[in-house]
Amino acid sequence: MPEGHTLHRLARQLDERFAGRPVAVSSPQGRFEAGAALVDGRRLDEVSAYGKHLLASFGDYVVHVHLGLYGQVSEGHAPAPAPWGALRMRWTNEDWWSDLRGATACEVVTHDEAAAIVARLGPDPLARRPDGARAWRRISRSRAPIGVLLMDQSVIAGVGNVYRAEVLFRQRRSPFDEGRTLSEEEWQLLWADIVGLMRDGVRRGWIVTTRAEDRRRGRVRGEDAHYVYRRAGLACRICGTPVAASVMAARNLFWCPTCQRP
DNA sequence: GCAAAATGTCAAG
DNA sequence: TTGACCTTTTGCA
Repeated sequence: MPEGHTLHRLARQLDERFAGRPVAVSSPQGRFEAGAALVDGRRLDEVSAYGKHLLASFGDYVVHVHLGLYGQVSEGHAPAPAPWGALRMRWTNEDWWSDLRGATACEVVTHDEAAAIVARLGPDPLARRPDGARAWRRISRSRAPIGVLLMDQSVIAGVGNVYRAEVLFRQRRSPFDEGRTLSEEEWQLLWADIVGLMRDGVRRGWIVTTRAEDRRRGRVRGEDAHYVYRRAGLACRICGTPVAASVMAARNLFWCPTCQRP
């Protein structure tokens, strides 16, 4: 499900399967009918991801997709199954099919508009050469809580609610600490952890944030993927304190009040 | 059978 | 800060 790792993985897969030849594009649900007609049958140049945005270029047109909270892609070998549910966009070629549902954004834009979307975003931890220094310039000057800054896509592009909660726990950092209270060294550790976790997320296709070391010590079981995310009221895996929850930046926030003291 | 929740964002007030 | 929106899945009757 959709944080930055999902989009990068998806972009890579769509690019491998569809780029370089014509794609049949349709919108069985009808909501993307006009857009689909613009690109249907055109050759797909490439698919790329920036933060949580997906951009697929068909000549002068770019299909821009943002999965939002519930957007989902299903895919497989041709032939495509009969459409079901609210199928916003379907791609097919001789070998593959790919279905998009529930996206917040699925639209045809120009290359200029696509560039403007990317320009609004902060550095992407999943970029080939991640630019943590650019995010640091914002964070080191900000009085906003680090739990808010991590979710701000103009500060860092691609981090979502799971990575926010988990990376702050891993760094023993309170979500309520102001950005400017972090030292540069603490920031570098935090950023490196984000980059590492998200790359791992792309590889696996899902988010695992628990450390191998904690597995060995029996603090987490093999299948436990998270330290605090969605564990409100349960014992912290490290210290046993009940995991706290509240809302920050309009999303549920989870943290351990003992391990992550302000 | 229906309500609630879900890894997100934007606009209105 | 709140509500609206997109859709599917899960949990409780």
